[in-house]
Amino acid sequence: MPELPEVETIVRGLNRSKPGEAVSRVLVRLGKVFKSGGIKKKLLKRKLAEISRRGKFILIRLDDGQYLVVHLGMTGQLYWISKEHQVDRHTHFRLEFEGNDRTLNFRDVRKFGQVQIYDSEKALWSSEKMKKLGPDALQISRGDFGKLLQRRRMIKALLLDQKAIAGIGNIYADESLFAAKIHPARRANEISPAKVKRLYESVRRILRQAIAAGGSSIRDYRQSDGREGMFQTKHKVYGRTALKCRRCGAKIERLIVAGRSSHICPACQRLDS
DNA sequence: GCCACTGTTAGCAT
DNA sequence: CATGCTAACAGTGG
Repeated sequence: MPELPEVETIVRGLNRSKPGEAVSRVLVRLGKVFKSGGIKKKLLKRKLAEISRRGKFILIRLDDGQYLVVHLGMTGQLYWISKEHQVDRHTHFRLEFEGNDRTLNFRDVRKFGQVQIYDSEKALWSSEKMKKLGPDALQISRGDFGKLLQRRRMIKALLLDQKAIAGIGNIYADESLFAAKIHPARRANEISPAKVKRLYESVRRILRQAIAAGGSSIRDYRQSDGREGMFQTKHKVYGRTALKCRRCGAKIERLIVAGRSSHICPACQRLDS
């Protein structure tokens, strides 16, 4: 499940091996992933410029100022592969480049991903999608994070809300809450200032460590060069149901919070502390 | 073969 | 408005 660290890893990988040539061919196998029309014509003859990220959105700037925006959904993958490799039934989109063997592929088994194109940087930032998106989890200041936590929602729901703070998904919400010893169902406004500080630092530390490890490969996620990420081996609670807490030895439990499966150590993360 | 599960978002209820 | 819950999406895997 690509969250901020996985998306950041992909962006770095894509930038590292970007072809300098112009797009020579656009293969679209599944039109529904495209939220905007006329994509083929807009991409043809363009070169890829800087690739960046905001929350879980991948922003690919083209040499004429357009932006190709990709959201990977749950199972989306974006990677380079040789032309020799046939597209399989889950590959929805492929870009070929002039006289270059490598192609940029968008593959998405579950088809929840989205691809959109904007005519300019201005069009991108004034789009509904970007306007709705909260501050990036690695950019938000301590002060703004504290303000966010004055709301009375359950802390996990808040961390997962991309309008509130962008980039955190189920894995990193659970790992951050464990690190800060906070129960996911705890009301945000009832968390002590000391723990708010601890949570802010935990979110940043864990996202950074996960990026350094190339992300977490649970099922579909791969880096843009096809390798698995390694952060899943460092998880303290996510996917460790019934195993022993690495901090205190208690049994990790799985419960539903904010409609999502959540993993906690019942001893380290008490609802009333 | 049925159902749980996954992330996100929209829509509805409170 | 704020918040929470559910459905829907599509496919995999138990």
